[in-house]
Order: sequence, then C-alpha cells, then structure tokens
Amino acid sequence: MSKLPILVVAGPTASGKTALAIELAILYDGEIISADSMQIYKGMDIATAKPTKEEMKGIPHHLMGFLEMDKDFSVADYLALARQKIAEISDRGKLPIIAGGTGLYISSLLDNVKFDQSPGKSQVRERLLKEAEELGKETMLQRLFEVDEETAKTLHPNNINRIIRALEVYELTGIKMSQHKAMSRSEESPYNACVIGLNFIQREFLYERINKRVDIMVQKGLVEEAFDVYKQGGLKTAHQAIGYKELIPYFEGKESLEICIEKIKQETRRYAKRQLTWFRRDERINWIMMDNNTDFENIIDQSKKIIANSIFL
RNA sequence: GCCUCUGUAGCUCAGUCGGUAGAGCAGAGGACUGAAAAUCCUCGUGUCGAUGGUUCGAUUCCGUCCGGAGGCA
Repeated sequence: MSKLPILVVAGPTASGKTALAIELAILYDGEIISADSMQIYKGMDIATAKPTKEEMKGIPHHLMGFLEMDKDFSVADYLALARQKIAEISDRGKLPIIAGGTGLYISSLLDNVKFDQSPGKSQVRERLLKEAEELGKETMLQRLFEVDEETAKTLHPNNINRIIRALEVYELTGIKMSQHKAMSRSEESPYNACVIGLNFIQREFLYERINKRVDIMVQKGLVEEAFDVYKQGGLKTAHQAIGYKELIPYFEGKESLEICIEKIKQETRRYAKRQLTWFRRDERINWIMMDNNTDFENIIDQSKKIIANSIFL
C-alpha cells in the first residue's frame, strides 16, 4: 500500500501559517486540518486567531471549533480524529494540509505514535495527586525510580505532572512509560509528509508581529470574548489559553487593562519561543524564513519548490 | 546660584571597610508520549557616567566636569 501524501505547515504563533496554508490549499486542491490544541474549541475565535469565513476563501477547515469548552481533550483524541480526517480527505481526492502550532500533535501524527487503550485521566491520577501533596515531589520521583528508572532519570522533581503521569501509566497498564513510549513508535508512518516550517532570522520581527496581532485582537473584541469565558468559570483548558488567563486580574479589578494586555504579548512571545524549541529539532522541516520575504508571492514560490523537491504527489 | 541625594547588566536596584561585581525582572537556550497556548530545567562581563589625582592597585577615596532627582533662594 502506498503512503498517503500530506502537506504540513508548522511554525510559531503569528508566523503566517494560516494564510500560507490557505493559499497552498487553493494551489494544490487541498483541505486544511488544524493542529492546534486551542482552536479545537467552539468560541475562543479571537484569542486563537481562527481565520474568518472570508479569509478561508472557501477552503474546508477541519478540527477547528468543534468541541465545547468544558470538554477534555488530549493528543490521543487528536490523533484519532486527524487520522480519520486525513483518510476522508484523501478519499475525496484532495490533499490533506495540516496547519498548526501544537508541536506535540504534529510530531505524534508524523511519527505515527500509537497510544494504548488506558484512559488519559483516571481516579488513579486524582489519588496520586493527593499523595504527592502529602508526601512531596521527591518521594514521588523515588517511587518512580523503583518502577521505571529510565523515565525517572529524565525527570526533575519539580516536574510533578510528568512524574504522576508515569506512575499512573504503570499502575493502570503494568507497563512502564519508557516501554510504552518505545512501543508507541513501532509502526511505520502511513503518510508521505512534506513539512514546511516558518521562522524568522531575526526573532525581533516575529515579536513585532505578535505585538501587533495582540493589539488587533483587542480591537476585534478579545476582552469581551475573554470576559464571556471568565464568567463561565471552571473551564480548565480554556482558562489556560493565552489571552484569557492574563485578563483575569483585570476582571477582578486587581490590575489595569493596559498591563494585562502587555502580559498577553509577553506570554505570546514566550510561547512562540517554546514552539520554536520544539520545531527546530525536527529535521523533516523545510524552513522558510519569513523576514527574508518582502512579499507573499516569494513565500509561495519557495513553498512550491520545497513541495516539488520532496518526492511528493 | 547654593545645598543634599544620585549615576553599577536591557530595566529596578544590591555591593565592593580600595584587589575590576551580583540579585529580581526582561531576555536566551533546552526538555517534552493522554491538560501541551500547559508543565519543567539551565544560563548573569558589564568601558561599575567622564576625566584628573592619591595608591603597587580605584568601580570603591579625593577634585573637576557631564547627566538625573529633590530642597533653599
């Protein structure tokens, strides 16, 4: 069976992925699948910079705004849905284009990671969290050393979330996290992927774009959108979206709007930096430097060359 | 014009009883397998405002100059 061709557009937030993906979808008769852990939710349109109907230019967009904000979601859920969408789009004779900034989602898809059947979240986790509070992080790490030394060695005591997950995985499945990881990559990928990454030679340019985009989001009504989310309360995932959590001090009268908006810009810049750390180590990525390109045509040309050179299609 | 305080890392400031200096924030680098826009780790050399003097040696003491803040006129 031959591999399915897919195109991937990755990069940090505000680098121009959305516009490029849409243009490439027009050129190559594709449909877009979002790879973004926040765009999956309904609402949250401004904060997650979803393209408007107009900007989509008639290109179908998938895995975007389909889930209620109070629902949990995970990489495993994403993979199941994305694989299904890729199959459907390919069956229609269209090119699946994955566009997004959630590195974990993209690499798990490209590496064809398989998760086991155990639940993502369990009562075991709740219990372990309580135990961690009582016994301390070091004790939990020691416990992990006893059951899965290989994983424990890679974790710092402060990284309590990962320590707990590793313990949880072992308790639930009887298989070590390290073994589970090794097994999860045993199947070859069914995709023939061409991966384009967007970056900037000068980090400053990206940061300027981020700052400007946050200002535009505010003009579009980010504060109002955030207030709606704030009023709902108890939304674990939405609560952690950049653009919402930074405005809470303002809603509570503890900080000025101006300072909170500055905070959104700063957190977005830091997020972009983390995204780059993730993507930079992926050797499959063909990078396009956005600050080199004064016009969009140039970027399209470079993309075409990359696609043509990648024994693809 | 006079008096007082002040000028040290991008910012806010410590400090060196004279042996060329360190915190917080900002920033940078890294990790990442079921909450990932989350979570976690690591990283601090800068003409110590300028210039003369004292000294083996000055960012530290003294003089002058330049910049900033306040007070008195």
